[in-house]
Amino acid sequence: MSPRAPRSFFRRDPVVLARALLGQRLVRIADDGTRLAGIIVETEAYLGELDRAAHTFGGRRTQRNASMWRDGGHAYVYFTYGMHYCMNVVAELAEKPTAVLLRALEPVEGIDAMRRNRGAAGRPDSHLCSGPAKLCQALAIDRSLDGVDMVESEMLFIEQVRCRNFPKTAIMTGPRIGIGYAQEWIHKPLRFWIGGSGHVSR
DNA sequence: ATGACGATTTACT
DNA sequence: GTAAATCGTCATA
Repeated sequence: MSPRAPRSFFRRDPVVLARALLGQRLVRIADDGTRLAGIIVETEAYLGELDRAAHTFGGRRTQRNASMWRDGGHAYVYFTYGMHYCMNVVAELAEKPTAVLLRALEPVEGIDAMRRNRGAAGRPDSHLCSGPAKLCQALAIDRSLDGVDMVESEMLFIEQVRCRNFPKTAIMTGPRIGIGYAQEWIHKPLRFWIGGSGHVSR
């Protein structure tokens, strides 16, 4: 049983956290007790008030994005496109609204339940969590988990994998997806993934 | 009160 | 590659 990531793991620069989260295990205990888990293989960093792509750009603070303003280690789950949820891991300290979007997982526990949650009978594992909304659907993550403190929660947390089985050189970078409105921030290399994973998005 | 818009996914041409 | 699905959220009034 791996140790849970402590507060200090999350209270870091979002770019550092985005890279550190690769290879770690996201765990969701479903309402019926089923353990759903996957290794994080793709992330994006959102840099807060200066970042045009971030929900907190310009210091925007609303009911929707309130969780981004909380202490590192909280979950920020939002609803978009009228039908999808996406999940972020909040970085740094309270009142510093930066976060890391989880874009893809390699499923490792509760795969049958994930396939059921996704309505993806007969489809390969690589289709279950290969996108930010797909992984939320697979792990039954919705707005009821917005604002959860992952350092304390029994429903949603990160287990630290001590020996990540990929070299640092395997971390690839590229522009973030779906932020065409973000002007000069569009091309910044703030997306990170494990090269050759087979479980990344697209 | 209203209108425009998504940090997406899926199916179809 | 293009388009539809679908509605909470937020800025404007």
